[in-house]
Amino acid sequence: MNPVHALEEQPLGRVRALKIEDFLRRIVIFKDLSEKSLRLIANRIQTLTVKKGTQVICEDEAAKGVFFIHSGAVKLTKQDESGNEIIVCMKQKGDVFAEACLFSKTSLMYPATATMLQDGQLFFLDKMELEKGLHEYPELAVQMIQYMSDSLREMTSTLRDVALLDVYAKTVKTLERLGNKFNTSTSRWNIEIPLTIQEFATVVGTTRESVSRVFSKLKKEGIIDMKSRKIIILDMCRLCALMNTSY
Amino acid sequence: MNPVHALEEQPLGRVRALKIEDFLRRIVIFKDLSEKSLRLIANRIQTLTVKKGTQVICEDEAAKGVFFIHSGAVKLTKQDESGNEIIVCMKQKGDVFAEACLFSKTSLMYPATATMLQDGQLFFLDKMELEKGLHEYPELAVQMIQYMSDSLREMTSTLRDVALLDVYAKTVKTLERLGNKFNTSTSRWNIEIPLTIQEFATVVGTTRESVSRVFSKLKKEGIIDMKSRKIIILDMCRLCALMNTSY
DNA sequence: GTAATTTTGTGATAAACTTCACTGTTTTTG
DNA sequence: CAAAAACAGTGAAGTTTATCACAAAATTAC
Repeated sequence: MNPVHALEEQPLGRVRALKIEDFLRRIVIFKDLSEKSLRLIANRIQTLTVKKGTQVICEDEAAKGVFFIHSGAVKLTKQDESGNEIIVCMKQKGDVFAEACLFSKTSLMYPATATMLQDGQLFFLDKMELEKGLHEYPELAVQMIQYMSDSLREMTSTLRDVALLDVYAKTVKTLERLGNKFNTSTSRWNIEIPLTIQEFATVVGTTRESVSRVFSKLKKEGIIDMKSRKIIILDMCRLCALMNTSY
Repeated sequence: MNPVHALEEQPLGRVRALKIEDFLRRIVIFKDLSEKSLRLIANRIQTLTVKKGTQVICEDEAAKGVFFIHSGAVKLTKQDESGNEIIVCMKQKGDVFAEACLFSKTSLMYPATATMLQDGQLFFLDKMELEKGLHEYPELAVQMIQYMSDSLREMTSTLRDVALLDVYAKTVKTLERLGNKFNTSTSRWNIEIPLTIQEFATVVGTTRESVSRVFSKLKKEGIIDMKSRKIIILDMCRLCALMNTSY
C-alpha cells in the first residue's frame, strides 16, 4: 500500500557505516545543525534508492513523513478530477519535499504526488521524529522556516506566471527559471534534468503541442536546443530579452 | 516612502494600556505561546489602524517585517509587467502575512502587495525581532512552521485550479473556497468580505466579464446572490454538486 | 542493432476566452 | 438626495489556445 515500504532500502553501499551525517550536511536545512543534533537525527533516517519514474508518494495517501534528496531529481504534481496534471514544483539534491505535511491539521494526506525524474537516493524521516526535532533544535526550526519562506515565495511567482502570461511568455519564463535552477558548474545554463516536452508542458501549464511550437521557433533562432531529453540553453541573454520585449 | 510609516498608528483606543497580549492570543501563531514570551513580543508590536483600500506593503519594497491581522481583511496580489493583477491569497483576522520574508536570502523584497479589503487593525512586528523570537521560543517556531505548511498546501491547490480548470469550474471552486473561509457563525456560507466582481475575477485569474457571465447563470438558478458587494451563497449543496458533474 | 514503443512536429479545425463597445445599475460623495 | 463615479451585464468580434489527426523522429528494450 505505502510506496515507501515498496521501495528498495539500501544502505548507501559501504558508505552508510561511515557517515550518513556527511550526506545530511548537504541537505539545506541540516547544514548548520550541531554535530550532536545531526547525529541523533541521522539515527532515525531511512535511505531509499529509487529509479526514474518511481512514484515515491501519492497525493491522496496518508502523510507518513518528509523526504530529503541526496541525489536525483523529483517532480511534484497535482491532478484535477479529469486526470490532467500540473507540476507544481521540481526538486533536486539538497532539497526537501512533503514538508507541507508538518504539524498540519488541515489534512493528513500528502499535498502532492512525487515522482523521480532521475535515478537517485532519498532520505526519509518520519513526520513525528522530525516534529520532535523541530521542537528540540531551534536551529533546525529556523532553517525549516527559511526553506518554507523561499518555497512560498517561489510558488506565488509561479502562480502569477501561470495565471497571467500567455503560452509563449510562460514557456520562456519556465526555460529561464529551470536553467537557473538545474544547471551544473560545467554547463552554465543547461537544464540538467531529463524532461520530455510533454513534462515540460505540465510545468508550464499548457499542452505539449503548444510548447512544441514555441520550442520550434526558439530552436530556429538558435536560442535553445535539445539533446537526449535535456534542454540546452544556447543563448540565455537573448532568451531573457524575449521576456521584456513585446514579441 | 514606506507605507508603514505613512499609516496612522493608534493605540487601539484605551485598550492598549490594558492588554495587547489578549489580542495577540487571537493570532493563530501566538495562541499557545507562554505568557512570558508573549509579553516580550507584545512590547515590540506596533498597532496600525488602516482604511479599506490602503496599500499596506508593496511587492517591490524592502521587507521590513511581518503583519498580523487583528481585524479586517487583506488581499495579497502580484502583477506582471503589463500591470495585470492576480490575488494570490486572501487573509483575515488571526492570519499572518508577509511571513515569506523571514530569513529569506532569495530576496529582500516583499513577495506580494497587500491591500486592505475592509477597514481594520494590524499588528506589525519587525522582521529581526520576529526572527529573534523564532530562535528563542521553539513553540513559536513550531506554530510558524504549521502555519506555513498550511499556506503551502493551500497555494499548491490554488495553482492546480488556476492551471487546469476552465473559467466556469474555477469560479465555482473559488466561490466554494471563499464561502468556507470567510463566513461567520450567523451567515453559514456567505462571503463576509466586500468584493467587487472585478476583484473576484482577479482571484479566479480571469476577466470580470467572464465571471459576470458565470454569476448571471448562478443567480438565475438561485444558487448565489449579491447584496452590497457581498456574495451570498444560497445553496452550497447545489454549488458543490456543480463541480462534480460535467456541465 | 533492430523492432517496438514512446515522443515529437505541424497543419487544420474547434472551442474557450478575451476584448471591445456600450448601456444600465449600484455605490459613493459632497 | 442628487450628481458623479465606479461597477456590472451582455452581444459581437477577434484571438489564443486546445484538440484532433497523422507522419516523422527519437528512445528504449530485447
